Amino acid sequence: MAKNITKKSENYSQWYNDIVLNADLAETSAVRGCMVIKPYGYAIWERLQAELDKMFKKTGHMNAYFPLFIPKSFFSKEATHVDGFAKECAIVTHYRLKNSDNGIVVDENAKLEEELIVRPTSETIIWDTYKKWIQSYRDLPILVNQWANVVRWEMRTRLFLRTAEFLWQEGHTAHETKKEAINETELILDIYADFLQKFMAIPVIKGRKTESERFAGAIDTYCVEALMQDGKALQAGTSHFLGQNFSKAFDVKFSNREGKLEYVWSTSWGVSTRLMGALIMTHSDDQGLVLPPKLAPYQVVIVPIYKGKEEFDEIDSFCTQVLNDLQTKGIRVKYDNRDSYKPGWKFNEYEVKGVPIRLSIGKRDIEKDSMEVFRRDTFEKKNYKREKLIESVLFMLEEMQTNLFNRSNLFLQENTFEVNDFEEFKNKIEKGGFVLAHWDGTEETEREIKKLTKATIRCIPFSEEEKGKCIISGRLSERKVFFAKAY
RNA sequence: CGGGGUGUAGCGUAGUCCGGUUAUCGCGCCACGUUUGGGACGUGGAGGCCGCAGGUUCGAAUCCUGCCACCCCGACCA
Repeated sequence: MAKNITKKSENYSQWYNDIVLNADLAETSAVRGCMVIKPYGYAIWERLQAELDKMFKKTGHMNAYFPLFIPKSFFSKEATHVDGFAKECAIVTHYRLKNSDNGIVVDENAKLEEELIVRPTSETIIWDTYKKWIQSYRDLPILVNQWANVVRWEMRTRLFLRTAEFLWQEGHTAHETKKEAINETELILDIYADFLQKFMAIPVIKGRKTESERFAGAIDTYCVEALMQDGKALQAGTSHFLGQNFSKAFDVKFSNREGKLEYVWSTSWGVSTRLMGALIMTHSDDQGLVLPPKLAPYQVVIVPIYKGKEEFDEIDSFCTQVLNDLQTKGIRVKYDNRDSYKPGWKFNEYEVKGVPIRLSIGKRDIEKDSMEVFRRDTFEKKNYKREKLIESVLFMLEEMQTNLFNRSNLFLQENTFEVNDFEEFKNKIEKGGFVLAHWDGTEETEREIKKLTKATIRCIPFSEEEKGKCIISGRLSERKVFFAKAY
């Protein structure tokens, strides 16, 4: 079984690549650092998208679309923001090609007067636009999200986890007051945490980023962090309180209720195709991908087992009825009636692709009016009577969703450690997982710890203050923070 | 962007040091037949600018130079 997948214990990153390729999620493309997301992988992304989109809309957000290109001058208006992204921008300088003796070349006569930056994120173009939309407090809040692609010219890429081009959603909101903007930042963080836990079955820790890990241009960055099976942390989503940084940079003022001009308060927030990486590395095993039922493009696959055409016809009509019954209940089902592959081959195929439940139906089953039900997360096989099927499948899907969350939550708990001295800290970090420890709040200490252990501060939890001594400097610390080696 | 490694059919590879018939093998693919309850078997067949561009040589997958891509390890990042 799973003959093309490297064992997780042998080589974790090879295992990850093998899953992505064998489950048919994505592949590398002819363009350096960019991936092709294949139909099955994209179907999972669409599930993610659909659920998140619902959650955004339920909280009053609407989708819009802003341009891919950003004039270079816009980009340089917010100083910290430029610094953060300058090193990884793709730049459009010309708009025409021509034929020459060396084949097709850039037409030097078609140089753009102002270069265009391929968006690494859209704050600048959006704030330039919001300037036109906002005059009064009556125009606020603006609660906009966009689903888009962005480009960050990464040197070292990995499918889904870090690619030069990636898909994401970016929310950009404008508010009357600081309080309201902070509330929005928190609301979104809660949505992200909820989504990850309830739909993706990925437990997360919530917190604030330190200054050095903060988004370029933000006052405060909140994040949800997840723990992968190799003990490394992965930032799964971020929500930024931008204060008045962008409204000042783009001169976006509004008349407040007292008739005075004031700069707008804002937020931005996003999750990306990186979530696909989180999904894979949280649940999958040596047999392949494991999908939580709520995100599986197919929750159930039906595999017919037969000898010869006659037997097939009989089984086919039984399977089709089962298919219809399940679909009527809103279950996503695939009936694989291809004759070109044998049942064993199909079993393997759907295990690698992480389909939660497999039904196999043959002559024996029809005679007993039952079928074999296989569960991907536990590898359990059971026989169910047909009249019990729908009920059982619905129950099993629920149970799997819960089981996957509980399993990864247990892993998170078992790999989160509290330590009080640096020796123990090094020890735990070396083994992987989150380590809660006192930190004096300075950037020097943070850098020092990173240099010595490769661990970074993943987040400062929202917990109550609990004074103590920094594990490395011995200076006063207000609370323990989460450290980990990270993706 | 630094250090290391690898590019041979769709995929995985032998051959490369030490140049010399028609480039090896497995999987996959196509046709036909037998099969079908955990990755079927037989017979026949198709498929290669040996990563790309130059060079050395009577002769290059093999030697030299440059470039490109991918993988691993660092710095940077969602």
